[in-house]
Amino acid sequence: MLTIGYLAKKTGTKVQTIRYYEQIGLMPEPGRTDGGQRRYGNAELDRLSFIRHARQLGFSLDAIRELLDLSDHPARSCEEADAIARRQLKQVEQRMARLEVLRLELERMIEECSGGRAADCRVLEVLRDHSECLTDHEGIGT
Amino acid sequence: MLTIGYLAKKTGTKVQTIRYYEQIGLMPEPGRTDGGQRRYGNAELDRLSFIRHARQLGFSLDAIRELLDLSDHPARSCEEADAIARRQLKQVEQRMARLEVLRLELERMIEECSGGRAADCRVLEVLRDHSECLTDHEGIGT
DNA sequence: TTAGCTCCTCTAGTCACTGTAGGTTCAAGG
DNA sequence: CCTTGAACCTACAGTGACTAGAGGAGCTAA
Repeated sequence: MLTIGYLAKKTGTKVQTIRYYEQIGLMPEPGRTDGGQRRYGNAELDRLSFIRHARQLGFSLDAIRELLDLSDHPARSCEEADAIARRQLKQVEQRMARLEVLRLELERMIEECSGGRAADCRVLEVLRDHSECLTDHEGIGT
Repeated sequence: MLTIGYLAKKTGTKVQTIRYYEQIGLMPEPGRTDGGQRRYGNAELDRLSFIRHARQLGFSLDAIRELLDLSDHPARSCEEADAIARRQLKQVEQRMARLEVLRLELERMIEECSGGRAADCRVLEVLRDHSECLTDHEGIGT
């Protein structure tokens, strides 16, 4: 019989977060001691590991709910899980591409910083100057 | 005299978001028409562009507050702005490194998906199997 | 004048937690 | 058996950065 604190330590989760997962129905309501403290089994530890691992991979709690549902009904097709993972991969790639643009612009900003007064600071200038902006909102909604 | 909707369109911001920025003191309280509608000048448009650009670069509203403060007092050193930008760059690089790890794992998951029943699905298996987990919580807190 | 678009305030909701207050239970040592 | 103190409990509020909706008022052009 495992305590909530043990699960927390094993999975790198905060105790409150586990209770939160229970509250939103992602974790089952566990058994309790006479005093009312939660006691878990290994199945719950595995489930929490699954959730945390998926969270680290950037899956939303909703996506995780889907995945857990799939793994609770193993007769269903793998395609759904695959589709969820592919969606996730796409999102990760988009985020990375976006971050790369940001990284380059930040590097440029820092490189050009003259070290003088804020009035001449390239960092502020770049942020102020709309013409150097990578995105263009002029055409939106027209 | 510019309406809030015009600012919104020009900067790719939602109208509510501009009012939110005003509420938290990031945008100034603008003048109003007799009927109580907000009317802005070009200075406010510039300020909002600055905010949005910085947001796109991943700066937090707090960091932007600092940057705006710097640019409002141009006699102060550029070093502070530089430091903020450097902090930001570091964070972006960390996020990218993390995403790269996730991307590889997601690719592996998808590649190994057999297309069969969920019971045999590698996607679910990888998420379930703690031994393949990249992070290790065993040693935490000991 | 009237249509209809934009604007107003206020409140509540989103996501995924995190923190705090104030109290209770449990396990180990004496 | 008693005490200590860590770990547990509930309940609620707060975070960041918006976003959505209700219900109404203002503005502009035909």
